[in-house]
Amino acid sequence: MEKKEFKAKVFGELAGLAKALAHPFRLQIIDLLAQSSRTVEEIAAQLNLSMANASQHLQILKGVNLVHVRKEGHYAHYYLADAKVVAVWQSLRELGMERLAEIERTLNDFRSQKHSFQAVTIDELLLKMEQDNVVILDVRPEKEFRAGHIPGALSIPIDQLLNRIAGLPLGREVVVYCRGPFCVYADEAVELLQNQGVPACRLEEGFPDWKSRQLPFHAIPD
Amino acid sequence: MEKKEFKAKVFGELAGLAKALAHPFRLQIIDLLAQSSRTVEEIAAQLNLSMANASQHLQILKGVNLVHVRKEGHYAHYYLADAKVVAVWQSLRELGMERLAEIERTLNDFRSQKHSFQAVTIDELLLKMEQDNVVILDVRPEKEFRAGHIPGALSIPIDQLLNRIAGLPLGREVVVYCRGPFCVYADEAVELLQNQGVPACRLEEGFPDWKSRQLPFHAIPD
DNA sequence: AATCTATTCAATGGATTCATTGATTAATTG
DNA sequence: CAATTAATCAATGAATCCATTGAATAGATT
Repeated sequence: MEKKEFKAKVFGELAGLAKALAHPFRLQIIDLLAQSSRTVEEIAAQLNLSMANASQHLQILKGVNLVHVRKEGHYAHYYLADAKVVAVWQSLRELGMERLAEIERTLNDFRSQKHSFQAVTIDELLLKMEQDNVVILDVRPEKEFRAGHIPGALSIPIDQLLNRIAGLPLGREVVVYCRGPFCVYADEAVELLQNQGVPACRLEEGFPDWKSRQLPFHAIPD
Repeated sequence: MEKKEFKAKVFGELAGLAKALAHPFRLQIIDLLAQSSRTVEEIAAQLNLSMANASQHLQILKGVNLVHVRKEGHYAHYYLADAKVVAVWQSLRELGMERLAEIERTLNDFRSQKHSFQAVTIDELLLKMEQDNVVILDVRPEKEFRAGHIPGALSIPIDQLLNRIAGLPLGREVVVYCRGPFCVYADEAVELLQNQGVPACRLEEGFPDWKSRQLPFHAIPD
């Protein structure tokens, strides 16, 4: 094989991979699948897409082996092919947060509006956990909590939080987490808790970040 | 700001970043700039592009802040904006090598043709270095060696190797490295050395990988 | 068998990306 | 100041990407 042909082939394949990532909806799909598997219908609903459109984007991701399908009944459950997919998504995210001023600005605007500017990092949370003076709150949907969560975390999906706020243990600081830095659940939860007089802050990252750092996690099988 | 608007903005920006990576030439440019800065002309020559085309691709990378320019005389020296750019490129590369069978096949085909199938990883090289029974050979162009290299490595650019082979220290195994897993210099060097009766193998990764693992390195200022 | 439902397929036009070409800019040299 | 050189700009058509639409498939239910 020719040297030139070799390079063209390898870099061409990798560019194809990058192309599969190069669409807002497909990045959102990856962000969702990093939590737990989902049907086409669920994805379409979450992202406000038509089924056909969601299906097409999933085909593209499948075409470069980033996701797999498991067919059950007449549902197609899509899931990420590999933890490395999350790794790429994370490093792209970090690069973006560092290099694109626009992202940081948008993030700050949104957070200040939700009154949850001060976020805690995973490292800071780990310290607090050692001292055992923190309540960890997972506000993602139950299915995602069951698929994996921070050990000891309480599961209260965001849409039940207002009703179940009384059940929270008192006297300890509350740290809320959700899907990741671009997920708004935690921000909404912090806003709600603070309005009710409960001191709270959000975790900067989300569960997939916890998991990919090889920290221990719990999962609840069906 | 609306929740939907927020997501659209953030994921849109990140998709734009991915789009900038989604072209074979632009990935090659990043791979090159990970070694050392370069002028437009040098990049165009390396990749066999017209100046105008090379310039356009660089504009795209500059547009999303992945590269910066330093103008000197009438040369424009382009360089990577940040070590995180290399990190994304590396994780994309790894994902590709794991998920795209086509890449692994191409790699194996090429290497077996060059008789350099057995490659050594950085971890393995570190072990050999501890035991001090290895000659490390950097076959990249001198400028890249000066910009940074593995401590103790010998610099013999690939096009001088045949003439200078006699000057190599005897009795120790030779490990050759170059720009990265998709760079062919090391393969060509191994083929050449083996043909001359010198036992040699290549380092799987390249210098940027060594550097981004926070291992110590030497640089020679101008 | 007929119906229903989740998903995929196929075709369509509008938008974007790409390489090429030739012109233009801006710094350096004669 | 004219000429040279590295780089960028602007315009062009070809190719590709994308969302929408309506039809097709295939598993489950009646």
